[in-house]
Amino acid sequence: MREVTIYDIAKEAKVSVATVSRVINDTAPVKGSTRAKIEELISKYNFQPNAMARSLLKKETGIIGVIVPDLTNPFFPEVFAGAEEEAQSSGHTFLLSNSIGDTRKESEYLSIMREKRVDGIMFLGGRINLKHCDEHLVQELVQHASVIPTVLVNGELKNSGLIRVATDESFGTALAVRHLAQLGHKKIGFIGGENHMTTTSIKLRAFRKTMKEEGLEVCEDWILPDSFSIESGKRQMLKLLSMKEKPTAIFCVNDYTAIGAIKAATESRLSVPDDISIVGFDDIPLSHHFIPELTTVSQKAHELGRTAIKVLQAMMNKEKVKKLTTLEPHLVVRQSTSAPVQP
Amino acid sequence: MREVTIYDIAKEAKVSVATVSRVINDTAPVKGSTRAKIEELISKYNFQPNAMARSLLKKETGIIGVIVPDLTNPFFPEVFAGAEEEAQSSGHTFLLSNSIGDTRKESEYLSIMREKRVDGIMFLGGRINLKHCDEHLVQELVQHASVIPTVLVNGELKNSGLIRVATDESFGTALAVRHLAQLGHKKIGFIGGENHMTTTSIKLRAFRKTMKEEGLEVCEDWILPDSFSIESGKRQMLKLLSMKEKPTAIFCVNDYTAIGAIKAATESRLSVPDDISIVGFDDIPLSHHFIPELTTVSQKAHELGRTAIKVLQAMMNKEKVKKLTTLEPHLVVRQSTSAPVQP
DNA sequence: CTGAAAGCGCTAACAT
DNA sequence: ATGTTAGCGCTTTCAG
Repeated sequence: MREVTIYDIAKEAKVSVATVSRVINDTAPVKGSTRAKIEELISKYNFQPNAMARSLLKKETGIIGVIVPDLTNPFFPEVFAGAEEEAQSSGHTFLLSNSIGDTRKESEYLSIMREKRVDGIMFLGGRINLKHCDEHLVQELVQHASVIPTVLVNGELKNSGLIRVATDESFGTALAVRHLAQLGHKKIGFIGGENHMTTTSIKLRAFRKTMKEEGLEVCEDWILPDSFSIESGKRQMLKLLSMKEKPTAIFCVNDYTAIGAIKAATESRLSVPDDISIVGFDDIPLSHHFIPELTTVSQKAHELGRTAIKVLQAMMNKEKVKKLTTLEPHLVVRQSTSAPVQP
Repeated sequence: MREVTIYDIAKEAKVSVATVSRVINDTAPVKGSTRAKIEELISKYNFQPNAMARSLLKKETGIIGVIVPDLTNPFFPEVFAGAEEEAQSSGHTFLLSNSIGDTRKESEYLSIMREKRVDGIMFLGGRINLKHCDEHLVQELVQHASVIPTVLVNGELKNSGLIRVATDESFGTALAVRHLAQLGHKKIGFIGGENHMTTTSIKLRAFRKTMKEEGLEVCEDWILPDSFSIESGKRQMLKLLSMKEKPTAIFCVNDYTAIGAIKAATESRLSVPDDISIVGFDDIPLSHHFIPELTTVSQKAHELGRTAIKVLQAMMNKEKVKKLTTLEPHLVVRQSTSAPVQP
């Protein structure tokens, strides 16, 4: 059956649609008695104004589009939750899509969001984490962003001028490596991360830099990028353990690879941290429930989400915003790191 | 700047808007040359038709509303991913909201989705898991569902007649308990779950029933509901371990409580499964990465999501669907269960 | 094959 | 305080 419209209720209340609109939006004074009658009818028919019609006119949908690479990675739901919390203030709701890091899907979702006239876009993962991003992918996003306020979270599009909110990953990496060095570790490895992604290169660069600052030598055999999964952490740790000269501590690009590394070590009858120290990155909820609890760099995912939405709200209000808002991560020391056995 | 409309491009192409509409939707033959010109203009201006305007007319938005209690619980992203996969076939996108199990938020989101005229609603958690759900909450959902195709996932609204898709939790529980019994366990405990939720009572009932079938006695002291968090699993396990008579195996209502229980046991210097066997429920991705890997009942979250959307699509096409579609879980035996030490 | 015109449901001047 | 009316951007008869 047809949904009831503002006309239906105007007719039954014997007033014009304008009056009904007025009581719905409380946009002008209406006589008590008419207002009462209208309100009664509204609840009688359970009338809900059609947001499409309204949006068509107002050019606002109350929807923010979110593109994430993989909601199954606990970091993203956390960011999303933060975003949702912050968006309450402006009454925005979310159109969410998993891109699985596939740039074609990203393009598709971008296009859908554009058609649906979302008020803003929060973009995570995929092309904005690529070390070498195809020019037309950059242009596509720039083009959309010129029409729809867009914020990039934890990523970048080389000289695109797009607004970003990001964790300072260099700083976080330095924190972790310094922690290991201060515990007395001299032989430190690096596990995980795909080579063509910026997160990996940023962390690797910071790793080398901090090692140098701490007066430590980097052993190239122990630099083992792969991917971001638990499996890859496991795989690389196994490789490391099969070498004759092994590190006493390992920096992993994220908590998943760290957990994989711990699994591999444990299954090889080594104890973490007694035999080898491991530090992760992200601080996903699980990291402090794992056995042993993971020492890691907290990304403040929740705050990242909140901040991104704050920036987006400012943009939607046409306020001026900084090109880059940085969030400083901090180190969370738990059980997976300790001083090395042999000095 | 104003978005370009179908009028703009009609004007420049020197044709009517109708013709432009025709080439966009390929809804009637258009002469090759005019079509070419129009298409050129479309890409020149990067024109994207306004979905609002279109929806207003077609009474379809291409959006499915999803209400989940907590995306931070890895079970839900998995369901969502399945849903997303299935929705590709019908080209639907998702408006997603976390209700945090708060019925007021649910109502709010329901209302927003109704205003936005989503094509369908997938509802998880919250009120549909309550043992005693307030009548007006039931009515509210029934009311919405009478206008918008709605499917309840893993929940129920007592004699509301609403369409549901659900895991057979009784069956799953039986699977787990039987597994424990077959390993030789006679003293089995039950941890987790909030008392006022149906998941808990369904599982508890199945637990008792299966115990009886296996000829085992239920010790009431070992029935320890609480909540669904890792913390609560830990808490109840600690309580259990402080008793003078302890069970040799434990059924946990979900993987999180199982992980909490393992943590508590491990920290109390007990070994899982050597000293105590633990079985979970859900099979979240993490359960097979935990140490020890968790024996659990797989909910097939991904398939649950896919199935729910399939059902929803059928409803949106006004096909007849079954009131209840059941998914059979299966047992995944991993490392956290083994035969008890003392016979 | 193409154009004119009537809405879809609502808001916002502009009148009264 | 309330009614009239002109759109918002698009699709879809109905006529050519």
